[in-house]
Amino acid sequence: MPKAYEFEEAEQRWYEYWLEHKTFSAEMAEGKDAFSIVIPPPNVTGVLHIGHALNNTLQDLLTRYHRMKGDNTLWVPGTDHAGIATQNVVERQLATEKMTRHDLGRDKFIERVWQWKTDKGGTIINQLKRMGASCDWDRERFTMDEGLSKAVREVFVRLYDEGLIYKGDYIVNWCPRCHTALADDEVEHDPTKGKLYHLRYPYADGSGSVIIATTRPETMLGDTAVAVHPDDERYAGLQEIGIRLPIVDRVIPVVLDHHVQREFGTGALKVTPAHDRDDYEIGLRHNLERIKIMDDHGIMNDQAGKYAGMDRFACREQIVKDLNEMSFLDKIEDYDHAVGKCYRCATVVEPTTSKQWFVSVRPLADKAVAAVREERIKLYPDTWYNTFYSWMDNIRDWCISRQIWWGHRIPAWTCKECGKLIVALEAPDACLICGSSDLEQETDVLDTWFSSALWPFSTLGWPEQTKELATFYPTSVLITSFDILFFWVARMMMMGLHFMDEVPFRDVYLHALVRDKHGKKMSKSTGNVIDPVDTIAQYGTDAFRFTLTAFAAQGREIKMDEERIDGYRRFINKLWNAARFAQMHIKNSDPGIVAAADKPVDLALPHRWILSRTDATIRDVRKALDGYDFNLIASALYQFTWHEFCDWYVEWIKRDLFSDDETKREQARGVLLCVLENILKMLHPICPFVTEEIWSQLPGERGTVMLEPFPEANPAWQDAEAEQSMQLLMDVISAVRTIRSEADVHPTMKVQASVICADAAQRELLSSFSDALGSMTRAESLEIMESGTVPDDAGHVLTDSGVEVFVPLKDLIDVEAELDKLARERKKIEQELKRVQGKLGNEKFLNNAPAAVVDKERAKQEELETRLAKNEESKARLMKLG
RNA sequence: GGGCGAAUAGCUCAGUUGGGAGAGCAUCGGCCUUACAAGCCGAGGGUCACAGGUUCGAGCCCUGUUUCGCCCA
Repeated sequence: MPKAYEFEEAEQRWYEYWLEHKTFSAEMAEGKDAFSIVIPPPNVTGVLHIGHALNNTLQDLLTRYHRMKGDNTLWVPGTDHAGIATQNVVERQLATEKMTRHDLGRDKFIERVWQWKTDKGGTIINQLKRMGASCDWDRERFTMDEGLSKAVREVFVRLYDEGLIYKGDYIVNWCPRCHTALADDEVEHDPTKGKLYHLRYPYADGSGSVIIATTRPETMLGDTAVAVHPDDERYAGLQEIGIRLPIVDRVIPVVLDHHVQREFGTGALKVTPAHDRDDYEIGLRHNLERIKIMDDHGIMNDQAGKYAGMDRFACREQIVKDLNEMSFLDKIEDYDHAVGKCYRCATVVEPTTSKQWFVSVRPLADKAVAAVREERIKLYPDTWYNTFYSWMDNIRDWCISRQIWWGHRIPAWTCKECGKLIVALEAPDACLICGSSDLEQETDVLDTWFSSALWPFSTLGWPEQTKELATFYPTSVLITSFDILFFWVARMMMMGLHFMDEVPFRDVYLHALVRDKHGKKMSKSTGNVIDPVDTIAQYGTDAFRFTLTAFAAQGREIKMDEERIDGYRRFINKLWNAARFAQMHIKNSDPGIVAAADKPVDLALPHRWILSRTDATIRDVRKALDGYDFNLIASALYQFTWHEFCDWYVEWIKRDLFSDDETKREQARGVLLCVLENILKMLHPICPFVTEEIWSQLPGERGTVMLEPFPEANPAWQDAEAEQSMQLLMDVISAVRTIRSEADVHPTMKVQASVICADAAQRELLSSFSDALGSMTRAESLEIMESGTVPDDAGHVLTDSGVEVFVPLKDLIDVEAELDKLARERKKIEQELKRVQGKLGNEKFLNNAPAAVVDKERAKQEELETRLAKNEESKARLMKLG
């Protein structure tokens, strides 16, 4: 094996190996538990960012774990056609040729998008492969595929027939740049420093005026009423008079509406039903006229009179100026408020009325809420339940039509003869009513989320009743980012429950956004973006995946620090070298010695100890995996591999590996290999490449570690006695090392160590391991005493195990420093002792606390008293020296 | 304005029925000791945000306050 792990070559080689051997393919075997995940489909225009990297690492980790557990495992990959985003990309491409999509026409443009998809649409899929994703690539799907498109039409037609889809003239969020309607949750509300304009609206009879505050003064051109609260006495009687709208010079009514907040401004509200969501509702209640004052590009139209042709923001400035000149402007205040912006292009959204298609979500949402309440779907972390319910309770109908070309065109046709609307799976030949063949299809396409809402079953072949659907639906778990809980997760629940009559997934794990190390959102403009592709090139995929896993604690933000990635790269290097060491010693080994680990009672103490620790680690790792505690998986493996296996076990057994005693050699080789194998198997789901590479270098005929069974807890390895015994030995070793280090004894210098130990069994243990203790501490002798006095010039430690260790050091002791240390220690002991004595002197504690706790406190008191006495002894010794 | 969450070592974070405060990194000291200097050994470092309360006992439960983050209006 090379001295260092060269990840670049190995990663490529192993991915090719997996693909070639079809190791990612679901088997569809009978009688096995099914485990399935559908990927949150990235935009086909996407490039891998760190959020994708996290998301897919976690999915791959679970997928590989369940595959190793022997489950019938499927991870379905694919991409999303991303209507607006993709159309934008191709339009930009056209712009470089000085063309617009209108120059091409709809059909040619769509062809062009498909061409783009073929040429460039595979980028993110290839990047997922570099991440090591073990998706079943033969089942890759795209939301615009024929099969998925069929599912979309089927769902649309059925919902329409059930009366759950309707078309209507309603107020929607309109993006004047993307030129399309947006769903409520596609609008982001940014806190923005704006102005609050106080306008003076004169009474129609000239007897007075009312001040009205607004952030969008240009909408006054479309005002068709002023609203006040019915109980607001300030405006009693105004209803009979009416308002004369400035500039427009139109008399508009005053209406009484409970919606009006009396406390805001003057309590009088201008009502623009065609350009404000709340005003729209007021307009409905009072049957008000709706006047649209701008067009689809945000340009003022003929209804705006002399402002026609101006951009809405230019119009705002002009109108404020004009109102001021005409004395209709009372004042302007600075005002911080939330402005709705398009989540794709950040253009300020204009609420406006237009003919759109909607889904009545209430009945669907109720099913989703019930499924979550009944725990047929569980959310991790559980802090999301409240947010989920409150959003679902306030959910509004979902606007699903988009005025763009790229997407699933709405399967509805209008008869130009008789006006009949026909919704059908396929284009009808003739009108069902009048028989005319002059039919025109809707030009709108569906919201991209409409098709992705079907993803868990459409990717498995629905509406056909496929074997895949029967085997893998409902899927086991959905792993996604919390910010699309409502965009996507909730809608999958609705559609899955409605059309499959079954939840789309049993668990939902919502992970955090990855931020920079200071907790800021990564963005290109801030320049704090970590590019996964660069990261992989620099540190290797495994180190990157391990870092992401270690950071994925439930309910925590992820603050990514590049230094951590480097730290885990070192961890992988450490594992590599441990494996290299093992391989040097066991390449010629008899496979039979591996079986030694099956009969741990016959093994020497360090072997029994490491097997017991291995068993504990297996249990910890499995528990963490099953509970989605990803960070705990990583830390358990890190801690065990480095600090128990490498630091203690491997160091300890070196002497056995070099020993003349064949039994010792074989035990050491066998257990070393056995534990290393377990580490590799447990680590494989996080670090697939390096574990394969090492696995293939180990002795014996080896296939791929990814298809090895995942380690299972082994009660025969549990050995509390061995753990306790090893703890004593390790304590003594650490004590001697501490003494040496504090006295600056050069590592090559031999010392004489002594242990004072009252317990006979412990003394026996220590003496039987005196050789090992000597070599681990570089002590040329180890004296074990039942009792004794510590010499004045000795470095001294009282271990946690209760035994005393000392090393005579002549003039090497730094008296001052040691006294300092003793004083600090004494302070701590006294504090703790005071607390314990307080407890034990409290009758209520003695009466109420469990006996075990009381005993524990008593033992603690005894121990602390001993420590205090030893501390004083040490001090007295040092004083003599000083 | 409403809701949710966070506050623990210099930094990033664990701490899962309330019972002796932990890890990684960073810092300091010493080492090329036959896998690894990408390493080894050792050490220092905490008023668990603040103030109350419940309890024999609170980092953990309750109330309030402060600061920060997110979502919604």
